[in-house]
Amino acid sequence: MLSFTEENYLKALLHLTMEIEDKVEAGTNELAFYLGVKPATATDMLKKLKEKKLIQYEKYGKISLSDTGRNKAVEILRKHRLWETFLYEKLEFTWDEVHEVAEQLEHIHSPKLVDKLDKFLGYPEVDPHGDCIPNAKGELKQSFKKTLSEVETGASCKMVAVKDNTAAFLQYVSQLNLGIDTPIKVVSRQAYDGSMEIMISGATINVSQKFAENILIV
Amino acid sequence: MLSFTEENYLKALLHLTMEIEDKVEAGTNELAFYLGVKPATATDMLKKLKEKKLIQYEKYGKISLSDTGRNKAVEILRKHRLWETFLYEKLEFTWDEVHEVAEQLEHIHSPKLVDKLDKFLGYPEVDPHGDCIPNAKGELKQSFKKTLSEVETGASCKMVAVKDNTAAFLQYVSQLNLGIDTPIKVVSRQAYDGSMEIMISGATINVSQKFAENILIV
DNA sequence: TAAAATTGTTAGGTTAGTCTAATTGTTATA
DNA sequence: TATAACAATTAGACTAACCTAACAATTTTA
Repeated sequence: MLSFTEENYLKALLHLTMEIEDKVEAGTNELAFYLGVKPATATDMLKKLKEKKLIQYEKYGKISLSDTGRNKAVEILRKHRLWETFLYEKLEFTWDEVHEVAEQLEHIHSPKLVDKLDKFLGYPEVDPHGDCIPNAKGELKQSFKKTLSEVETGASCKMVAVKDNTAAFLQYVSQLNLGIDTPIKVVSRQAYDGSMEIMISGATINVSQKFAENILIV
Repeated sequence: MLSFTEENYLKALLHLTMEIEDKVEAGTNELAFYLGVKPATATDMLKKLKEKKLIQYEKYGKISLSDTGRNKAVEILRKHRLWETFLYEKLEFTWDEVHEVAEQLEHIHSPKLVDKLDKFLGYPEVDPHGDCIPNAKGELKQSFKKTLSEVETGASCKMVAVKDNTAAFLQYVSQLNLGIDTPIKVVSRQAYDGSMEIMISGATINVSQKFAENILIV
C-alpha cells in the first residue's frame, strides 16, 4: 500500500512526463519544485521508490516511471478526474473549485468505489477541464495538445483544456468567458513580448504569452 | 487544521462517551484499545489535544471532550454518515461495505463538499445503519443503546460497543471473533441462570448473562 | 578545456505518531 | 489498611517525511 506522499510523487512524475510529447524523464530539481519540496527530500523519496521498483533511477541520472509505477499513477489520475467530474456535475462545484478537493479524494483507496463512481457518472471520457479520464483498464488517450500561443495570427481554434490548474488561473479564464469548446480567434500579436489580441464571442481582448501558453486548443 | 490522527482520537472519544447514557468520560486504556494503539501512545496524544483545548484532561484522570472538541468530532461523524448514505444510496454499496470507505472519506475537508453532499442526498436524517446524521448545525439526536441481554430470543442484532473495558473481558470478546459491527443472533436462553446461546458468523456459542450485559447492540 | 554555474547527493537534525520497558499512581480486596 | 491488581505515565527508540548546509557530479560557457 502506497502512502499519500508516495502517490503524490508518482502522480507528479506522470504529470511531468506527460506534459511534452515524447518526454519520458524528469530531473530531481524539477520534481522537487513541482511538489514544493527541497531537492534533498526528493532524493530520499526517489531511493525509496526505486527500492519499490516504481521508477527507474540511477544516482545523478534522470527519473522515469516503471510500468508498475505508471499504472499506479494513471489510476490516481483516473480517480482525480472522476472525482472532479462528480463534483462538477453532481454537486454544483464550479470549474475552478474542483481541483483542490479532488487532490484529497484521489487518495481514497477502494477499487469498488472507483468503479461504482465511474458507472454512476455514466462512464465519462473527459473531466470538467476537458482532460481525458483514463478508463478502468488504465488506458489513457494521450492527446498532445497545442497551446493558444502556437496558433498562427489570423487563425481560429477552439479551447479544449487548460494546462495550469491553479484557482487563480482558472478564475481568470472564467472571467474572460472562456470555457471548454469556446471558439477563439487570434487577431494580432506583439513581437515585443508575445502578447496577443484574441476574439472570444465577439469581444476582443489582450492576453499575455504566459496566459496563451496555458490554454490548450484544437 | 487537525491531522487525520487527531481527528480519529476525537471521534473515538465521541464514540466512547456516546455509547452509554450519561457517560461523558473515558479512560486512557479504553481509548487506546478502541483505537488499536498502546496506552503510552494515547497519553502522548492526550497531552497534545489538551494543549489544543480540544479535551478536558488531567494526569491520571478521566478524559472528556471540550465544546470545541465535541463540535469537531460531531462534524466528522456527520461526514462519516453522509458518505455512508451516499455509498449506499447512490453507489450500490451494501450496508457492511460502507463503513470502511467512509472511514477514509470522513477526513476530506471541504465545508462546501459536506453541504453540497447533504443537499444532493436530500438532507437525510439517518444513515444506512439507522444511526442519526448530525445536521449542519452540529445537532445530534442521541440514541442510547440496548445490551445483548435485552435482545429477545430468536432476534438478531449487531454489536456496536462494549460496556466493560477490562483487558480480560476484551480479550474474551476478541477470542469469540466478536467486534464492532459483528452480527449476532440470539438462539436460545436458559431461564435458570440467564445464559444464552448466540450465533456469530455461523458458529453457535454459549455466553453468560454477565457477558451479555456488557455487549452493546443495535 | 578549465572555470563557473547548475544539478543532485549526503550528513545530520526535526516533528508526528508509534512502540517497549520501566515506573508511578489509583483502586479494590483480603 | 496494607498490598495486590490495575491504570496511566515517563523514558528512550524507531520510521516517514521533511529541512539546512556542505559537498560532489555534471553541464555550460568563456
